[in-house]
Amino acid sequence: MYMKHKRIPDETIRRLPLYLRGLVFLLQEGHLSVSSEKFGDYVGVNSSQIRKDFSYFGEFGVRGVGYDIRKLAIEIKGILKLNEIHKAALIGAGNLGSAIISYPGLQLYGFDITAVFDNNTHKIGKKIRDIEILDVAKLGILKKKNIQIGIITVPRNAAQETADALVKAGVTGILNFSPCYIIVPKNVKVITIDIAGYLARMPYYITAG
Amino acid sequence: MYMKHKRIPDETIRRLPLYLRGLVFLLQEGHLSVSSEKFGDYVGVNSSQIRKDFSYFGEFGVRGVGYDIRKLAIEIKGILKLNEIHKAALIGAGNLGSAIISYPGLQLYGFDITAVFDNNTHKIGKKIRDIEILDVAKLGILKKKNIQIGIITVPRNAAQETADALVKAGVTGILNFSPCYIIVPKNVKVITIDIAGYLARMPYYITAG
DNA sequence: CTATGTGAATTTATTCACAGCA
DNA sequence: TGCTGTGAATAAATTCACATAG
Repeated sequence: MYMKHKRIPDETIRRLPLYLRGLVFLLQEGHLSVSSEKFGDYVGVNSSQIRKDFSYFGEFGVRGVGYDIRKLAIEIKGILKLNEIHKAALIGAGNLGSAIISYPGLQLYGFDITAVFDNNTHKIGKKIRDIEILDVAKLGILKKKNIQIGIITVPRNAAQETADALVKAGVTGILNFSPCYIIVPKNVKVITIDIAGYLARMPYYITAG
Repeated sequence: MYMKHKRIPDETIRRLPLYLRGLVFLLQEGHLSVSSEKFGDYVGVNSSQIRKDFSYFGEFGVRGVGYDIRKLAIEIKGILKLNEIHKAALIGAGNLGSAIISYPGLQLYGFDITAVFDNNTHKIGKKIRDIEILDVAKLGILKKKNIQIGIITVPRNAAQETADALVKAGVTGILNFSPCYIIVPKNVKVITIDIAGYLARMPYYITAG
C-alpha cells in the first residue's frame, strides 16, 4: 500500500467516531469481521461511502472477505489520535455540565474530565462525581495540568469570555455547548453543539405542506 | 417576488435555526436592522452563504440597506414551522434527560416538553420540573395528547425499542441522543446527536502531525 | 453608493461501476 | 466467487462576481 496525497474531507473525519463506535459495539456483540455492506447497515452509512472513507488512510480490509473489526478499530483510533487518554476540563457545572461529566460515552473514546470550573460561589468547593468544582478564576492551572481540551457549558453571555480564558490557559480545542458563535485564534479548534438547534429543524421535516 | 422551483439544500435548513437564534439575540441587544456581512460575522457564516440561503425562500432584504431583523425572524420562524408551540415527549429521565428538560434554549424555538417517561420504578411517579415521570409502558398516551416529537435519552441498548414504541404512539420526529443508528419507517424523521462523537474529533484537529 | 439576490464557476462530497485481489 | 479499493461520474454545497434595486 502506498499513500496518495489527497485532501481528507471533513465529512470523513466527522464519520470516523461513528465508525469506531460501531466497531466497538460489534466487538461487544461477539463479531470479529464485517463487510462494508453489513457495517453500513449497522451504522446507517452507504457502503461505498465507508470504503471511500477508509481509503483516504490506507487499505484496511481484505478483498472477498471484509474487515477485521479489532484491527480496523485500532486503525481508526490511531487516525483520530485516540490511542492515549485525553484529559478535558469542563466549565459550567449546571444541569448540562453535570450530565456531560457523568456521560458514559466519553469513556469509549478515551476522554477523562479531570477538572471542573464554575463562577458560582455556592458551587465552588462542592464535588461532582469526585471532582471538586474550582473557581473559574483559576483556569490558569490547566496549563500546569497539561489539559488541552475545554468543554463550555456556561450561559450564552459568558461563553466568549470563557473561551478567551481557556485559550489563555493554553487550551487548543473547545467543545462549545453555548448557543453562540465564539471567536478564537486560528490555531484553536472550536466545535459548537447547539442542542436546541437540532430540535428546531424537526417541525420543518415532519409538518406536511 | 416570484418563487422558483429549486431544491432546498439540507445544509440550508441546518443553518436556519442558527440564523433565527442570532436574530433573536440581536433584537435583544437592541438592533433593528443588519446587513448580511454583519450578520455573517455575528453567527460565523459567510455573507453570500446567508444571502443564498434566504434566496431559496424569497426576498427578505432591501438592497443597499440590509434586513429588518424582526421581519426576517418572523420569516424564518414561518419556514421552520415554529410559529406555534410544539409539544415534545422525553424518554429517559437520567442525567442527560433531566438536563434537556431544564435546558433554557428549547423555549426560544417554541418547544415544550410536556411528558416524561422512564422504565425505572424508582423514578416513575416522581417529578422533574413539575412534570410527572410516567411509566414508559404508557407511551400510548402520546397519541391522545397529540405529541409528535420524541426525545430519546435512554441507554444505547434500549434506543431501538424506544423508537419503535414512539413510532407506534404516532410520533413522526425523533431526536436521538443514544449513540446508535435507529431504524424507523421512512415517514419518520430521526436526528441523532452523538455528543461524544463531537468530542472524539477534537484530537485529530488539535494534535500536530 | 450600498448591499441584496442570483446565475455561473468552483469546490466539496457522494455514488457508481468495475478492475483487482484473496 | 465475493468484497475491497478507487478512478470516473454525478450530485450537492459554497463562493464568486456582478447586475439590480433602493
